[in-house]
Amino acid sequence: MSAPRQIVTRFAPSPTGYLHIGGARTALFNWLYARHTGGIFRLRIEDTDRARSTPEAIDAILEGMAWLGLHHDGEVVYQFARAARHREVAEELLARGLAYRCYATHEELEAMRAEQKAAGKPMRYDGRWRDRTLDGPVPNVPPVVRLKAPQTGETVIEDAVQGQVVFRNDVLDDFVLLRGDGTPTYMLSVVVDDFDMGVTHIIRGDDHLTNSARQRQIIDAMGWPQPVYAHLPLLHGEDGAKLSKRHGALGIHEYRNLGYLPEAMRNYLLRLGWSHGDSETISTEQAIDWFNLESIGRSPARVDFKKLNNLNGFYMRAAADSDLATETEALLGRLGRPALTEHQRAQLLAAMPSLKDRAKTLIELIDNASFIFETRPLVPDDKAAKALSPEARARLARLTTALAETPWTAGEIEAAVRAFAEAEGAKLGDVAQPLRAALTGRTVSPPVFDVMATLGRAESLARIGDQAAA
RNA sequence: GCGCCCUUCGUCUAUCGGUUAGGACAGCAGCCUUUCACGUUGCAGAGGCGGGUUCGAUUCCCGCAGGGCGCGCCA
Repeated sequence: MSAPRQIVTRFAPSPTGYLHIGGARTALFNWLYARHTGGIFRLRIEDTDRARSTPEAIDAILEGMAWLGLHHDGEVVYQFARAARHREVAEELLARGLAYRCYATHEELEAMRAEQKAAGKPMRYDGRWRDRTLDGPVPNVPPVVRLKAPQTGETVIEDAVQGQVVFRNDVLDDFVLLRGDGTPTYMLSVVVDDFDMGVTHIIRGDDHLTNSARQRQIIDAMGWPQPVYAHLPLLHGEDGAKLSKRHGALGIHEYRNLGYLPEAMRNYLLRLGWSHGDSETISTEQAIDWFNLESIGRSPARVDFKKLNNLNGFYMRAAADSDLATETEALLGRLGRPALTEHQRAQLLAAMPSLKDRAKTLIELIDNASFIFETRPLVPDDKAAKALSPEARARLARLTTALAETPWTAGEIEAAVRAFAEAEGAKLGDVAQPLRAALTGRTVSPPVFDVMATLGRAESLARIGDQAAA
């Protein structure tokens, strides 16, 4: 038995766009596995595509991960900065005869593929420079370096999710390691970086499964140890089609502004492709405790906002009032809404118990808390206006008098209103609905007596007065 | 075209050959109730198709169909 190695996982996004939900899930799984095993979780930015990589995208990824609470260990590795080392490995392969220079031009290669396609043959590099030694003049083409890949036999990937996946070597071609300008390709860079970073487990999207075979060939050529692979099925949009901007491919930071809590996102993402019996609400602590590679599913999953909403509502209800109030205020700020006054901040906190019960997102909570943010005179919406019939307005006027001596707590107010309704020979609802309409301008709100307690005596009576008929 | 992967309620999933195929979200109905929500009770809802293997297949094997991914001097 070999000595137990510390497990090292990594998340390696390319900064050509924001961090989307699929990438976030991949990051989560890597993070969870590292935490579960007491290992290390590293972050590597694969910025070797100079044309498409942007600093904005790097920031978006870093911020997204920070928001989700997926903290990486050690320094962030920027792949482009390691190009010299990647080149060094290619040179070594070249020196050992495990790679070779190919002088084929783009045009030549394109023609080759077109021919193969027309002939119904698999499209792959035909190895035309594999055994050719350069005698005579050097073609005026900056050569690429290709791996001299095995042409017979099989390359086998033992995948922790997909099981054993076998590729016949004759379907894999001699792919490029170094471009004509001497820069390394992704295939080379990944392998070298993973080795140098000591990565033991590669958890990534399914779309890399075939790449694994090529990467394994490089690793074998270098005589390095093979990492454990775990390829996650891809995520699809709500309609089952590929994720696109229209559904679900939002940047992870947008979920933040949509009012979702990171713990809810983590729980939701975790259940997309991983399960633990019938467990649905899984705290991050439990997730770390339970997470394993064996329970990752093999079939693709769709994102479902309804379920995310449900989970988010659960975590909101479970959250501390003060934390939620802080988050709400921060979101208000990000939305460009006016800053809260001390008074409003206190009201928001006081109303939080009843507010958080009836919202699935912070955005919804803000909407439900509008009675705190709005100023008199309130403009009732259509339904509220309907509830404020002439009879109701007259009743509100009488209620004002009845409340004159009432101590201003939710309980006392409720008792007084109930007594008033009874005296009026009315049902409580007949009094409460117009009251709600007058206080909030809506027909739906937290319990009216809570609203009144939050608003305070003066403001409550003033709002009622605004709608009451003499 | 070639290769690889996948296939249980609308959605996410459980099931390690024998279950009335379970749970969750969503939906519908009831209860609770000052509205909404929460909570709670109930209803409806699934093994793609065809062959095998087996006393017995959702589960194992093969084929087909459907879906996905890959096949760049992108990552």
